[in-house]
Amino acid sequence: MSAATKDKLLEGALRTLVEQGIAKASARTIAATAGVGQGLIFYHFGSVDELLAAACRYGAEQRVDRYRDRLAALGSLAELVEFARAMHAEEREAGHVAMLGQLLAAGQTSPALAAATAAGLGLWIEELEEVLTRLLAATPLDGFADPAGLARATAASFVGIELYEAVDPQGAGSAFDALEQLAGLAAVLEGLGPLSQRAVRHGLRRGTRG
Amino acid sequence: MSAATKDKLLEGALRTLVEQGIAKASARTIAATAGVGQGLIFYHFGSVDELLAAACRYGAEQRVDRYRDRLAALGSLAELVEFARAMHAEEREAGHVAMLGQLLAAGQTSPALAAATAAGLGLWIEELEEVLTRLLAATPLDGFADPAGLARATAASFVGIELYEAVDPQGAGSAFDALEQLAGLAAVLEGLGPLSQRAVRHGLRRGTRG
DNA sequence: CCCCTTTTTGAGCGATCGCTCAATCCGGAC
DNA sequence: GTCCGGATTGAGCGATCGCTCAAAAAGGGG
Repeated sequence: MSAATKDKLLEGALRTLVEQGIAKASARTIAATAGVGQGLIFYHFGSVDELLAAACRYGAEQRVDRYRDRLAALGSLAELVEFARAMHAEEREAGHVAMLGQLLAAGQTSPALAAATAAGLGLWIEELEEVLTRLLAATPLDGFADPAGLARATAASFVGIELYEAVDPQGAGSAFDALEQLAGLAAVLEGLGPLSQRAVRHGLRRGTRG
Repeated sequence: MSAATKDKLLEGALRTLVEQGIAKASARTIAATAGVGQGLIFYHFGSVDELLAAACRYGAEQRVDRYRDRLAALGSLAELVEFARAMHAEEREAGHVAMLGQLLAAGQTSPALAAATAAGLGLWIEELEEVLTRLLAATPLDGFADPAGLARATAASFVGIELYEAVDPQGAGSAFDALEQLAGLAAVLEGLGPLSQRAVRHGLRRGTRG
């Protein structure tokens, strides 16, 4: 029964975090949500923090798995923008990124939680970064921008803004706006073709003075 | 003595948040840090949450004020990138953005805190957005990218990544990488000059298929 | 000096927290 | 059926939480 009980606790912890927030994610609440005695949390996970950290990892993998196939199938930045809109909507509904935002705070006082939160956010970034790097490599960015650097910055931007929007839905910008600008840029550079190569080198020689 | 005591409490709350984290920001701890009795928190602010929210606003204004003059004096995107590096380093040391990251979580269960956190983050974004819009307006971006949209997305990216890095200092990217890419792009477009106008329109007609 | 208001204190209330532990349950080996 | 060891339960401990409140202190006008 051990494995099944662990799963019950993970599901219960995840549901509690997403639906009621970390402030209500006490041993008693989680155990009640999972439908087991609270003592089991300490028997199986040692502490509430450890359970929350495990639930964080469990949840992040679960969410990213939902998208892995779709991400791999993307063939252009334009498709990525479209996909990002859908993912944004789905995640807002699922509330998982908001949950990570909450754990972000709690992690400041719990090493285990901090590590798990960073790992959870890292999963998202890695996945997006991989796709972005692949797609950017196919566009003529070379010469003025490093595709890998641009991909990393964009992926981190996306996750960062998702975090921000978890607090303020009416916030200053939306994550896929950044992706959209990137896609627009890519389209332009593709249109420029070989011209861009010379112009880029010219521009770079002039430095970044303006 | 009322005003002076309120200031003591605000400073004490801010110091407690930055140095010890929100988990330790209890009425007793804050009062001890401020050097007053804990009852004063409820006498002057009504509740701990209200005090924390006020301290959040107070801290955000204090930090942004530090940069306002320097931001207004910026004349190019390249200078902005340089400035962003400095601000990034200063803020990491001050720990204020990290503090906002912590409040982000607590805000999920306290409307007052949520509003104050959003307002605090909003201050940063507004300030950066204003400067970016001004600087981008001076570059030949027109035709393929909306300067205001690009500014908003970039400002939000910056703050979002700062938040993310508050959790994971070894994280996936740094905030000013995004700004640097933007500055590089601006330099290129400036170098292209009038050429870019035609090429851009050509690129846009082709859509975002690649 | 007294008197009244505003400000300040800290003990204490009820609630909740993470966690322990003695007791109980239960499935499988014999 | 007997027994045993892992799995499970929930009462309870000590600590901390936000907050209240009676009492003390401080300040200022008469």
